Amino acid sequence: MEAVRELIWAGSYGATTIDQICQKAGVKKGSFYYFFDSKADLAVAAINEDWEQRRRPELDAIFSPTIPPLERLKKYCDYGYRFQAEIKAKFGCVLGCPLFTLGAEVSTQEAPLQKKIQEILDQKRRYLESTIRDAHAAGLIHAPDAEAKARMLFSFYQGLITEARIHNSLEVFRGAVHHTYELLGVKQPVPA
Amino acid sequence: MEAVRELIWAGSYGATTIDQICQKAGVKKGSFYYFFDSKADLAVAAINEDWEQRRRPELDAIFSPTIPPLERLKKYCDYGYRFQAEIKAKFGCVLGCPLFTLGAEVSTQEAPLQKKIQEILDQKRRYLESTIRDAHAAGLIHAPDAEAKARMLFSFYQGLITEARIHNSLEVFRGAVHHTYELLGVKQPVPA
DNA sequence: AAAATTGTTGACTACACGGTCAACTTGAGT
DNA sequence: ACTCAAGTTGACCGTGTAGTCAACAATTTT
Repeated sequence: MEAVRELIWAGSYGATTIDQICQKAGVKKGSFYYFFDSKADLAVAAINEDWEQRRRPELDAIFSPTIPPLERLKKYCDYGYRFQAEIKAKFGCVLGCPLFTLGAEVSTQEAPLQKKIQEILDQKRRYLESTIRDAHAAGLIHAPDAEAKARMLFSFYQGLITEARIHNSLEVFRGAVHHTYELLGVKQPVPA
Repeated sequence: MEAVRELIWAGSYGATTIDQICQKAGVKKGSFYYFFDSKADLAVAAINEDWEQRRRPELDAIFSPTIPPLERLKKYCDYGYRFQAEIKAKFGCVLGCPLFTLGAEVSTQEAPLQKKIQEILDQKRRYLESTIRDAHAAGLIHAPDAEAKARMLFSFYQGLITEARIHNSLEVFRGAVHHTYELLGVKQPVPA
């Protein structure tokens, strides 16, 4: 699963072959087919595992309701930058959001995989939504429609991070926090 | 070229084979290799042709300096929606921005193709940049740093349109204009 | 310790893919 | 009518890929 994640992420879904996956995982193809029906089947399992066991706990910590809303967003931006910087150090390339890139690639194929991706992306968006709702309640921003604002911010983030991948550059993260506050119309100049 | 564009767009770059391209184009493989060295070579030529002969003239018209800045953005949003709606009618799927999706997929491979994509995307961003500059000059918005604002808006658009592809839905375009004005902090309620 | 379950393997098939090439066709210039 | 360049073609090759399977090994159950 680690193998397939890295291969798909560093390259692409379509360009990743089962032979490559097996070689990287140090496993023979027979074993592969003992556990999975297809590449798509494995991909679903792999992204699900990564989400449940790694990303979700991390995001739960970042978006803890015990933290002031605007600070959550700052932490999230920092996390995003750190994450991509680590990847760049490891792979030599900025790889962006695995789910988003993969989702865009397979949107017209592999329906079950696509559905899983949509599910997880929807969950990620909910972190933003409740943060915005809290910020609105606290009078930090004016956002009566938290869902719409969250969709807006989420689209912006995904666009931003995908551009980081396309341009292989971490530069775009500069000012992410600032742009977030600008997009949300934060009333006070800047907190933390 | 038409064939390769549709295949890559409707599916993905990696999943598109030279055999498929030839079959769709009604041409034998020998002929393909007479004109192009590889799939990447053809892809570069195809997206370049599409840009120069179709998209650029369209965008030049939409972003004509003779049109008031905020109206340009509205026209652009309308154009984007119409474009995607036509595609959905034709292919049954929302396919998003070909360049952005493709750029994200091949970012770690096919350097020449990647470079061409970056080039065209940069040019597209410039339409927004000069529009924002004009809007600022006209006192319609406050945007002393037009380039940064343009990057922000561009990321938002690309994220939005890619989500349309991932969710196979035109819904996300609802309120695109409104969100654009919101993001830019348009002073007047709404013009045209 | 025997049996049953779970997992692993290498060898195999069938086929699709990228890529090549010599022979052939077309069309424009003379 | 002839020439020559531009373009087309089907047949072909080697390789990589998805997928299968019977035999073997490891682990757990009884």
